[in-house]
Amino acid sequence: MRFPAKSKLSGGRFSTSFLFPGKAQSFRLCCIAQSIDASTLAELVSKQHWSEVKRRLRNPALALPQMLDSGVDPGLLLRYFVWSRKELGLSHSLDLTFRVLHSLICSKMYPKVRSFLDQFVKDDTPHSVSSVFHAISTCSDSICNKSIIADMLLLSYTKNMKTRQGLEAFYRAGDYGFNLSILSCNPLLNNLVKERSIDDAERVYRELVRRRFVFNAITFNTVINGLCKAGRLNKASNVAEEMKALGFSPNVITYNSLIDGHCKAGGPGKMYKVDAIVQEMARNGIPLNVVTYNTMIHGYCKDENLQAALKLFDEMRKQDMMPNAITYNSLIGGFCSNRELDKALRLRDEMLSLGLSPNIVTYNVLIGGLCKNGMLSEARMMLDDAETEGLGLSVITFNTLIDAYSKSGRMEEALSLHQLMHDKGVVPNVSTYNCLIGGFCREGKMASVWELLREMKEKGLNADVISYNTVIDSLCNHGMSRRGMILLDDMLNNSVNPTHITYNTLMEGYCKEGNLRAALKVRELMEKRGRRANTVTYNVLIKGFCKQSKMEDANRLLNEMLEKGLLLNKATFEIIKEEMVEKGFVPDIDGHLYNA
DNA sequence: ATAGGGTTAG
Repeated sequence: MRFPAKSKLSGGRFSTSFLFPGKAQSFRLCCIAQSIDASTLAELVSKQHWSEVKRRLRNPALALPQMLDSGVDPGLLLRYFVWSRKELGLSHSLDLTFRVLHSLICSKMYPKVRSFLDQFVKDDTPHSVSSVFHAISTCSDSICNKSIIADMLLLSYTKNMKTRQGLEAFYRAGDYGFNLSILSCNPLLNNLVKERSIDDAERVYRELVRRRFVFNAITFNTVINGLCKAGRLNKASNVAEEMKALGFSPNVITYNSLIDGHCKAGGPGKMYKVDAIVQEMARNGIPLNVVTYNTMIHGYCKDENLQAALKLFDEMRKQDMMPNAITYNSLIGGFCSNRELDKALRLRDEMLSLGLSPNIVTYNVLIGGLCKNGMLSEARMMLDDAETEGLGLSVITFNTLIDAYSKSGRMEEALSLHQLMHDKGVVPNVSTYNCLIGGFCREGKMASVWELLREMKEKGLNADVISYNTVIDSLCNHGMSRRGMILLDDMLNNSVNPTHITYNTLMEGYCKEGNLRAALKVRELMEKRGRRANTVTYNVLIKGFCKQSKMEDANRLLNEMLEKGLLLNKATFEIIKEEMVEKGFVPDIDGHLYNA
């Protein structure tokens, strides 16, 4: 018996499970047999006689399992799979899909599987990772082949920036006992680090250690670099030690990451730690390279220790190591923050004489330096210079200038730059808007602020925590803390995480309005949401109480912050001096702290 | 497949 094959609907799919539930499969197999056998079908597919295939197929849904069972060439299987999906609108189950992929793996047709999976993860209606792994687990008996598929899938997720799915795939692979390779795990770690999900990167690394994974140096370096970027220097050094224990020698990249971490960590004596690392490199016979020097030079420049930076610069030259544009950009930035613009400009000329081309970053540094030294028109001219040089202006070029104009209250010029960047095809980002919003906030022109926020939304740019903090600060400074609180709710609705700054700003606003109760409520809220009061929180509250001459309360808060081990900062001591001692109240705190 | 430079909030 045969169903008429007039339409897709009548082709067998219609029917059986509802006539004979539970017997659907066998009923189909014996009664709605294909009018065409698997090998003939394969033959037609190989010749790409698609209209013939279409005409002779009685039950398209059955063709694929039939071909799989008859051991048809995997290449033809795939070809039929893709064709039937596109031309017949069939959506094959995950199980069948992965059985096809498995047959390709068995024939070592790896590139085909790779490109298939690449497409597969780009799918608009993605399958859940768990259902995909279930399909992988049943597509074969060979754990080795299943591992290969899982590994390729993970790489596809990662390459397509589906890091969350990649992460889940990593753990599922572990649950099923599949073995992954550094080819997919290193890029996963790299993505996690780039997305600042350092906790996840660390967990993946720990899991790899637990699974006795076959590492290479890159695995360790990626994790160490991520930890350094997150400022977790102790953990980074621990991983470097583990690396040694597992038989790998840290290389120049490992050390450069650690050096950069220490340079950026700040704190007193950080450069001694850097020095210790350099000495360890020397002991291990690892020469410093240009990145090492650049990192250290940049560290000193940020400290405004130009002397030390120039000493290293000199050392480089003595070793015949050629500085590059990055070296110069750091030094130029250093001179700019030292208000030595003449020297900064001279370095740009030196670059040219060495055959190094100043790039857009060089110009951005110089423009920023000119702006910070109040030379806005010179900075504006330098933007034109950069363009004349044929350098592509970056969004940062514009942001730097827009911010400078905004900070000088020259909003018309700021807006005209905003227009100019649009004309030049440079796309504004959240920072661009934040600079403009900051400018209007400082002028109290809230109507323009709302207008900018609306414009952002229109462009699909989401306000970030800086946008919110800026606006909240302005509202608080204009006696509208209550409206600031409404924005706090708005942040949460838009899944923007408030920071200490957000809460502290609101508290300060309420304190200025004399509403201490509301300020304390904000602190409660902040702690309820897992943010502990910090030094600034206490400074704000102590000052608020002092202003209302509630000295005992202020004193109690001061003691509370000491009990919590919070460090008093410059602002704290100023408050103590100006709001307490000068007004005749001597706080009862430890003498040594008071003397500090 | 891993390292270095430029912009925004208290």
